Order: sequence, then structure tokens, then C-alpha cells
Amino acid sequence: MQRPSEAVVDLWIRLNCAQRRLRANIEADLKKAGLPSLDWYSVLLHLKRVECGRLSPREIEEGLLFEQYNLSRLLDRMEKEGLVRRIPYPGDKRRQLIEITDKGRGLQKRMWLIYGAAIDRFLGARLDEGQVEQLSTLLSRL
Amino acid sequence: MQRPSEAVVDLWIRLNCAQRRLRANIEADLKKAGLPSLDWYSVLLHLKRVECGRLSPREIEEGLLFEQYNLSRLLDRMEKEGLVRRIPYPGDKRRQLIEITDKGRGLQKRMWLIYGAAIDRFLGARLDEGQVEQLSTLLSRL
DNA sequence: CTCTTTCTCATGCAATTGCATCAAATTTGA
DNA sequence: TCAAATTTGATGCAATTGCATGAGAAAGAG
Repeated sequence: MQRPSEAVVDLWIRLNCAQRRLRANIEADLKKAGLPSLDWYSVLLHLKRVECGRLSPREIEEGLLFEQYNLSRLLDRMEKEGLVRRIPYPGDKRRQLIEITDKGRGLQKRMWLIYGAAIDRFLGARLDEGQVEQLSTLLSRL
Repeated sequence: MQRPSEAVVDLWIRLNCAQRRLRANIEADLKKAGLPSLDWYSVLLHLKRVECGRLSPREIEEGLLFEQYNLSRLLDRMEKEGLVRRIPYPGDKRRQLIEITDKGRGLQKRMWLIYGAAIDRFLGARLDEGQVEQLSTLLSRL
């Protein structure tokens, strides 16, 4: 097998750690504010970002790296809360489109207040502009 | 609230994405080889790295960012497989020590073959030495 | 001392995830 | 054209996780 160098292993540990820590921070803040989890936010934002506010489940899966069965059930819960709506896909009865509702847009905005602050506290406050750029570029190679 | 810049948000997305992708890759490889998950590996490695092969659950939790209740049950499963052993903590009957067994050490070694290869494929092969160093340094600020 | 608080770990129960598989619709290919 | 293969999404069931809480032991306060 290919043996990764000590430095590479160390990098993986740091990458893992940084991501988990930040994620845990964000989740804790959201929960404290009585808001749903980051997964819900990701879906809402992903939908909001496209002009028509609609995407197929498959597109969401791929964009967010979710499993098909998990997304299917997450959408069940979100639909039950009135945050998204399932609509038939014209011309293909297997497929569907997920559309964000006004209530979904509102929740996204409220969550962003907490979420954005957490990101800024963890990343923005610890890195200067150049470092953010540099880190971002390096990560984009992965 | 503190509004994070576009660049900072972008960085967070990349960080998240990179970590999730690599993790998913590793997990898939391990599963394909019929081996347990990364969490099991992390515990085994953490124990193996200390000279005596023993740590308290609390130390493992903090080192690996696990929840107390999750670790407690993960250790149940690992103990049932004979990979670790719970031993009483001298002088404090609340506490305990988790000790890695020979079988645990063996599994760690076998998992490393798969795990190490995946890390190298994803990180080592895509970054040169300087980039690994640079990325590692930047992440250590988080 | 002894009562309260804190610390360490476990556990019942509900929610979520993973796995395998299904059903329906479409596409492919002979 | 029609059976086989593929694509899309849903779901039953088992495993895992999250949450709240418990039990037992030690530490602290008076």
C-alpha cells in the first residue's frame, strides 16, 4: 500500500478536527436558539439560491452530499413543517421538484443570524483575509 | 450580528465539503473491506498511542470529540468484540480505564492498510509537501 | 460528620441513519 | 415493440445517535 507521510496524517487529523469543532459549535448555537439543525439550513439555502426556488431531490443530494434515503425523509419532515413543498416534475412521473416556501425562506433568514455569527466567530475572527483566501484555495484542490 | 464575508462563508463550505468527502471515501473503503467504521479505528489508535494502552473514557471523549453517551455505547460494542477491556480505576470507583487488547491492536493494523491508503490517495496525491505543510499550519489556527 | 453538589459513567426512549429492497416510470437495445 | 435494465424516489427494519435522566462515588461546605 501507499504509506501516507506523517505530515499528511497530521493534516487529516487537523482537517477533521476543525470541521467537527466548527460544526458542533454551530449546531449548539442553533439548538440554543430553538432552531433546527444545519442539515435543514443547507437544504433551505440550496433551494433559495436558485432563482426559481426549486430543485430535484437528486440535485440536492449531490450538492450537499446527502444519502438518497436520508434526504427523502428529511424532506418529509420539512414538508410537514411547511418549509418546502413537493411538486410533480413535468414530463417525468418518477421525478419531482422540491420548492422552498415563504415560511422556508423566513426560517433560512432567521437561522442565518445564528449560523453566520458562528462562522464568523470561528473562522473570520481567527484568520485574516489573506489566510482565508489561501486556505480556501488549498482546500479547493481536494 | 457579525456578518461573515463571502470569502469566509466560501471557506466554510469548502472545509465542510473536503472533510465529508474524504470521510465518506474512507468509510466506503473500510466497509468494502469488511472492516468497522472510522470511529472504532479512532478509539483503537488513540489507545494504542499511549504507552500503557489505557485511557479513561473521558480522555477519549475529549481527544476525539465524542459525546459521552455515544462513547459509552461504542465501548460496549467494542468490548463485546474483544477489542478493548474495561478495568477499574485504582482509587476511584466511579471511574474506569479502557485498555486495548491484542485483538484490538491487530484490527487497528489491518484497518490502517485501508485507511492510510485512502488518506494518501485523497491528500498525499493531490498536494505537494509544501502545500500539506501550509494547509496544516493554517488549520492549526482553528 | 452529613448534606449538597459535582463528577463519572450508564441507560430508557424517541429521533435519525444505514441498509436492503421495493414500486413505478423511463430508457435501452435486440 | 417489448422485455430487460436503469433511474427516481419511498419504506421496513435494524443499528446508531441525541436527549434526559439515573445511579453510584467522591468532593466540598457548613
